[in-house]
Amino acid sequence: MEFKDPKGIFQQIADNICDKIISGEFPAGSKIPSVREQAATVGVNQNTIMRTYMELQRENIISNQRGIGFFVTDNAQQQIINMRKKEFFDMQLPEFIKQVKLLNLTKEELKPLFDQLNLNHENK
Amino acid sequence: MEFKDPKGIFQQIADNICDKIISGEFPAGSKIPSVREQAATVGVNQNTIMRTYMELQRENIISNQRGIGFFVTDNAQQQIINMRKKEFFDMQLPEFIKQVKLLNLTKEELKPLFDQLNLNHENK
DNA sequence: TGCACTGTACTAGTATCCTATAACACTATA
DNA sequence: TATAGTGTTATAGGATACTAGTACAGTGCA
Repeated sequence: MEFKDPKGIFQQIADNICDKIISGEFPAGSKIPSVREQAATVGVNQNTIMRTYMELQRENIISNQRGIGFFVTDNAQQQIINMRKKEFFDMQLPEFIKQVKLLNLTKEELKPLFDQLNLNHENK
Repeated sequence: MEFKDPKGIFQQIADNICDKIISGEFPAGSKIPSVREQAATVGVNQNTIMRTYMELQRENIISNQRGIGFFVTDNAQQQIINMRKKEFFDMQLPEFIKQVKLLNLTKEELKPLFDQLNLNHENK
């Protein structure tokens, strides 16, 4: 049996930052909170934030300038969306469908889902 | 910031067993694999399986008879479905919707989802 | 009774993640 | 130049999950 390696804290923090990049809270080129500041905000050790930032840097989502700070790269948004989409279609969607089938959910129960998916943007 | 506590191996094994109970592979009253057997099958330590079984017992999904084995309880299926539904509507569904919105997915991209949800059972 | 299966319990050890703390190096600015 | 902010690195320690190995106890059956 294969096990999913659980998401560590540093990954959850990375996800949180990526959310803010996608949503526009951290635009391309902007400076994200410093290691110390982020550590204090999140309530976590500096090393943990450092690891988070290193990982995001490895994924070309942020870049750093020593002594200045970390900055959102130009293609960060697209980069994140690509990664997220891959994970969504490879993992989350199949898992979601599996759950719906196993639980034998009715259309009635899934109404909130359909409502949310249809109303919000004008999809082509 | 609050963190999700990651799912340990023993929980993933529990989920796996619950899947088999819901799907009918382990019917009510049937004996599930012994601690040693399951450990060998899954490739994991006996203690880890023991912890899994203890947890499932605590949730009234299996019961044990010392020296004989662990058995699926009569209301195990319903019990699991209730727990899963709660988690689904509280956690998974909101997370799923959040992802779809963040990624700004089109109806086209979500087609496999709708296909899967509509075709399979005659929902009232 | 003896054997083979079962659950149960315990101790030690390992690996990993995260914390606590400190020190050093770089950059901008007054 | 001095200072305050920044990234960077390192060491030691705690907590937890899982492993390895062993031993004991209950049950069913030949």
